[in-house]
Amino acid sequence: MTLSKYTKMLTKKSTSKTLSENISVDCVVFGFDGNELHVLLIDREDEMKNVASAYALPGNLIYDHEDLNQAAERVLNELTGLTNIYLEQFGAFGNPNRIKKKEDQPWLKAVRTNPNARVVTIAYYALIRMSDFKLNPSSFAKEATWVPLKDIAHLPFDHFDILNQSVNYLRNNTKIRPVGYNLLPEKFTLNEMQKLYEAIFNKKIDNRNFRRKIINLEVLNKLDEKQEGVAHKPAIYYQFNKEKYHSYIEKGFFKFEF
Amino acid sequence: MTLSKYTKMLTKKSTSKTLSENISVDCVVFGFDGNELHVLLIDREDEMKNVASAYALPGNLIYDHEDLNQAAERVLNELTGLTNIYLEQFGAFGNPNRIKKKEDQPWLKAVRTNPNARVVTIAYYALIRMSDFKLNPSSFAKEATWVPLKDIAHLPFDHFDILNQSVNYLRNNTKIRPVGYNLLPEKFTLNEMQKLYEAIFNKKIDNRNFRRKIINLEVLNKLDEKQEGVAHKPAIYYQFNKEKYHSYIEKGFFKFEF
DNA sequence: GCAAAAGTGTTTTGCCTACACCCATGT
DNA sequence: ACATGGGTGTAGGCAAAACACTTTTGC
Repeated sequence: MTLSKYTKMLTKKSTSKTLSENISVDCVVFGFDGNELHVLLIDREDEMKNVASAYALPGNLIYDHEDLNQAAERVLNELTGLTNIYLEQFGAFGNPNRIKKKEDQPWLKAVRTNPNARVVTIAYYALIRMSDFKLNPSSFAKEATWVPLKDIAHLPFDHFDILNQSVNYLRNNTKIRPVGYNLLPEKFTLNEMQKLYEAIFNKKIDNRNFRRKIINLEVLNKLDEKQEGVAHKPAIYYQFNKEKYHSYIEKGFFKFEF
Repeated sequence: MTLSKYTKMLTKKSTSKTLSENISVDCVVFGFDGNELHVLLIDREDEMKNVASAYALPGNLIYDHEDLNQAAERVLNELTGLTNIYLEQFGAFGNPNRIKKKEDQPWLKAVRTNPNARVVTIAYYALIRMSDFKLNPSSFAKEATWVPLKDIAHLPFDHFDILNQSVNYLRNNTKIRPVGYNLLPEKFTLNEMQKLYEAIFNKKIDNRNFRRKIINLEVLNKLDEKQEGVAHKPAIYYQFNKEKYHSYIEKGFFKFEF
């Protein structure tokens, strides 16, 4: 895809509306493959030969009329084809030099009508099932790709900062709220859930303690269904109890109360 | 103070620099008087007769060149005279209708060169000693006033939302990090600290348990100093242990770990 | 029957909670 | 000596952490 096609794509949906020059959204989309956290990045290799940070977080300017959350959803959709993603805002990044690095200029000049404008970006993160993205390989599939979190060492602009803060945010969030509703399949085993937690914290967890802890939260419903066709004792499937899940999402399950 | 004076005040420090049309900062400044949380609000009564929400959070547009944190500090300083305040970002508010309410238009028209521009605001909060503000009654003292948190029922724009989210944020933050470094005097008694926590959570706390808990965190240094001239057993003064305090600020003291 | 992953229980330790009285000072 | 707020200890329950073996299935 050429740059002009890219630019056109970004504006196609709302030709009558004007882009804000100064406000963008960036999305950190985490996926889980059963083993490892991945992040959905835009692949700009065609245009950015020999640049360490050819991959970038999906993000772009918002429209003047649109809500930030909507903008994040729209931009993510336009760049990756994803729809109906629950995005959560975790910060605003506004260093006046955040898009002034020399190496980032060619891209900006190609993509922005005013490449020198100062842009504050509102950062969002989402957790999705990687399969949701893989199973819908659109024309975007060439542009957006999953990259294992641990393999990401450079990103353009301040995207590496944003990524690191998102990981931090995700970890802190996971300590006080259940996680996985958007990341695990609808039915999943406790061990799959444990692997997710191990991936988020990058750390082995004792399976007896993990199970007890999760079960005691009463946030899962045990199903009458087992794995089939596995060459070992089949695991029982669970799913989230929506009410409990949402009440924990709101209130958290802090222990340090007074 | 007239509106034009107000407008001038807001721009006096950087006449050569241009205001962003679309990005503002708003600050929720909490103060503690030993009993109750207060919030520092701008008093617009002179200009806003008969309007329920004459008081507003201190906030304004940022300059194109300036960092968000700097902008928050500057705006707060210009509107209240406060300096050297530690501000923490807690969210961005970008509903496209957030400043479209009819009752808010007169003020916007008076204060903004482009009152119809869409503005996303980055919200900050700070905790300060109320005495720091009281003891420096500048010309601002008439404009900015402390209002007890519980007495605030309406605010213009989306400021009431912002305020509520800041309270939420403050409470959640207090559960996982020490609070008070910027809110309590340098030396303080455990009971003063307890009253602060009671104010934040709006709830009585058992003093034996509170003391044990705080002491066990090892975030305080006991001083060799007592209250003097009080008609009861003098309390021992404590101060924050900076290293421990900052390490907790970074890491938090979660109990729900794996 | 064996490989592979699922699932289960106990003990120890520390923290949270609830609760009531004595202490040091000024007047 | 009394009023005022400061300061302390203990017992019971619950959750966290550490730790190893048995179960069920496919092949």
